[in-house]
Amino acid sequence: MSLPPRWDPAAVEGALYQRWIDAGYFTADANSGKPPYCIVIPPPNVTGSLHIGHAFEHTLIDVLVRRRRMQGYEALWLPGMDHASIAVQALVERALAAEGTSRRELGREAFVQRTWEWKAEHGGAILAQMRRLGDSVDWSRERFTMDDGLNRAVLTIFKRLYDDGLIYRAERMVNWSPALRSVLSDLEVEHREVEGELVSIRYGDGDDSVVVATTRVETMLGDTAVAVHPDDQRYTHLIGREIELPLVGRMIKIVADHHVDPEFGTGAVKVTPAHDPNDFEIGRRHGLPMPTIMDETGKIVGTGTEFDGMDRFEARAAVREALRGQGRIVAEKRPYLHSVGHSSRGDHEPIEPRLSLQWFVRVEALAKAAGDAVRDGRVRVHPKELEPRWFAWVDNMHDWCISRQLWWGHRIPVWYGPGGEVVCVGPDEQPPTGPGWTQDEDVLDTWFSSGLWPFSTLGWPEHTPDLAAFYPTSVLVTGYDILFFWVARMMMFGLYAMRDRGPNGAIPFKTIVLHGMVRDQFGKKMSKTVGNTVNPATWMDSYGTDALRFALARVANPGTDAPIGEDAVQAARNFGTKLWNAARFALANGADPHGDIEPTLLTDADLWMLDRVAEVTAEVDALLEDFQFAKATELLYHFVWDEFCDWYLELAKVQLASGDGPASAQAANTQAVLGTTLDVLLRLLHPTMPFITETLWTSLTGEDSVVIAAWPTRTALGGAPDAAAAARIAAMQKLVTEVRRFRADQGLRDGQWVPARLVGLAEAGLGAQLDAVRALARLRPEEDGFAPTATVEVSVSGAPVRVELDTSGSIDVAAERARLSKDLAAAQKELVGAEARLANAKFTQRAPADVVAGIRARREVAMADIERIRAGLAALPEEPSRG
RNA sequence: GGGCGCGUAGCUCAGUGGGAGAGCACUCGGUUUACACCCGAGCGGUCGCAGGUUCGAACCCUGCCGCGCCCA
Repeated sequence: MSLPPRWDPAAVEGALYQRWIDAGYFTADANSGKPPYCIVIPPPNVTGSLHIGHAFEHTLIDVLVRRRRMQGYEALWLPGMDHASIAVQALVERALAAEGTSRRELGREAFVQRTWEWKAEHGGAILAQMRRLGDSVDWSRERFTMDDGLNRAVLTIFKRLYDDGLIYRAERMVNWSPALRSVLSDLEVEHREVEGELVSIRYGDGDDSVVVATTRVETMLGDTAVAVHPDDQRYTHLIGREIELPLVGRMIKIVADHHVDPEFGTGAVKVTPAHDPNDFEIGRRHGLPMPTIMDETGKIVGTGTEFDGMDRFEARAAVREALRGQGRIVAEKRPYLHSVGHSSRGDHEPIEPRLSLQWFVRVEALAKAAGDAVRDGRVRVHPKELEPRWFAWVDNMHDWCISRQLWWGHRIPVWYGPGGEVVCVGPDEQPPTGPGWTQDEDVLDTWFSSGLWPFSTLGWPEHTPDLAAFYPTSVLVTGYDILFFWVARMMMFGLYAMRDRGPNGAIPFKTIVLHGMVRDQFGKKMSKTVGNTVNPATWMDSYGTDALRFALARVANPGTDAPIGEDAVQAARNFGTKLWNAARFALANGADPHGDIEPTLLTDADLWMLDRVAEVTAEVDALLEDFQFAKATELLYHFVWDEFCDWYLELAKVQLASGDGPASAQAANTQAVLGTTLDVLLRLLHPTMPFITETLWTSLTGEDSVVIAAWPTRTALGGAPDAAAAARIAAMQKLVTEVRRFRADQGLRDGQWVPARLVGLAEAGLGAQLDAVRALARLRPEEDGFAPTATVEVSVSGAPVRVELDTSGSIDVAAERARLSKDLAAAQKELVGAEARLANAKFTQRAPADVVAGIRARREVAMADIERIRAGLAALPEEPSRG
């Protein structure tokens, strides 16, 4: 079978993927009886298109899944998307605004309808890109967080949690986005240092006055107390008294609270319980009133002052100037650097902490269970170093705000009656009807539905065969940045919803594999504002999908960020080309993976290669088992290139040409070794580079697909390695390399075959390597009139081997002297180091015997080298005689 | 402010107690019938700084300097 001279990914990838789909390789069978292996996709956002982070994560998942499939597992990678409440709603609202209308004008029902239409038309671009990436997902099981089944799962769990008292409605401090007019999750708030102002204000007068400082002056309109530390001598006399709040005229209490830091500022803080999380806690402890002074759009409201109706930032300046007018500004620091929460959505406006009536999940027990599952080893976190982060979070988790003031999403299944009744309606129940009954207006946080993902996608709450076969799922691969949010939610819900399966059956996944963020080639975070983002599709266009995947896998060290640039993808493409050409050569020379290997005809090179490939198989297998993608990929890269291509293929050329030509028994054996080795390598590489390996492997073996080929194992590859053969190959490599160095230093052309005599080869046990050394070092047998002009001496396996070369009378003595001098210096340095250590009695007494013996051996080698090199230098002609 | 982590070749990173490594970049040479997306040979490092432990430290401990992330 012949291959085209070049690998052209664009021309074949699409067809190969379609062939895999048509063959049903990715479709899992819940009843197969094979051991199950299941990964649910971290659902990409329905608005999204493939970015480099997806490509990274999908590559890692696909490597895991494809390997397990080859290992004979019933492998299921379940795809799907989440509905992304905020992002989608913002998108559709923007479109409506462009049409001169709005969601409120449209009405809820029409808006939701319109959004479904948007999804049908524009949603899910990423799904096509997943095909392009080669994701071996089971498309027959694709899910969406708002499809009927998942909707039912959401209603079911909401009802159960509600009935168990784990969901409640309360006024709490939340992250409020005035632009969206909705609460945001902590995940959607990013804290940034900003230059603001710190204004110190005097409250009260005379002896009863206190100075407080704030960066949000306008919040003073909502102050209901001033707090000081109970042990702070400066304020003891004021505790319990009241002072007048400027501008408003209300009397507010001075309270003592341990939360106050006496070292900070004046040691007295203003307390705005409805607009600051810390103040809210103080307010609760002291039973303070909590007036809300800001409406949902960020305007001051209900203070009875002239500031009502002003935007928060407008009010900030106006209040400050009014206070100044009263002479109450004691100090101003401007600019004052402090951290402010900003929306990560839309226009990145500052978030307002705001007291608001919302739905919450009571997480204490759920979070404890999530922590325990990792603590007692039922769920493993990889890499383990990230476990403390997990515990730090789940052990200190706040109740989870799940309501959003949006329309796109799962509407909260709670109805309010005319008499103040509150009814939570389950999936099979009819909501109450009649005058005065209304459903809660809010929808649930998107994470609420994606938290159910590991079991809702398998059919829960129904008892489906999929759920029985594939839950708990095997591995969850996701970024460490959403460990707390998404992963914690899945753990809590899984352990809760599946608890009837017992402690080991309830967990949503057995292992959490955390990867880092993809960064640019300089290790900088990718961001649209910096302009260093990359589009993976562009790289796939230029270099092929396999190159992108290989490059990404190669930087995937556990839990750490992955810097990648175009040059890395290019290098991966080059590797693919190398593999392609090596396979092409092997096939053109009759490589046969089915050929019988005659053990008695195996050369040192054959034995070495077969041993090495078995060893590499074992290492790659162990590394992938431990999620060490980068190391496994790197190992294969170097083995294929530096050992298989650079050495074995060159040696194979010699063997193929030996004996009676290609038909000889020796050649046939070489073809079998070549075929076997390549077969194993292609299978090992397949999970990372599915397309090129499929093309090469089917050509090599004539079989249907490497997708369903058996994953190689060391045991399948035979017995104990032949150390002696490996040592002879290493010696041969050293000899060849030394000759090549000599040739390079002497400026001998690579194509120039130099007559040479090899002395001592047989004595060093390398008699069988003669042809190999000649071919790889470009040496031809000495002929009539052979007159050696230079000698390369190498000590291999303790015996000196001498290569005498006839360079036709010309020798660059200066270059030769430089080369030998360099070698001499290195050997002398080695000797000095070894002797210094051996002269240390403590070293020889206390260090392990094998270490001491190793140093002794190094000393011997160094001494022999020095002697040999000195002799070589002495034998050089006095005058340079380059001619 | 609290916590976690990182400083190794020009760049990006492996290496976790016993001979300093890789990719890319760079230099020199090359029309070797698999491959110029290649081949061969090289250059390049007080392993952040200072102490300590040890026969021995890039690796373990302490402090300092610089950087990053998470939380508040």
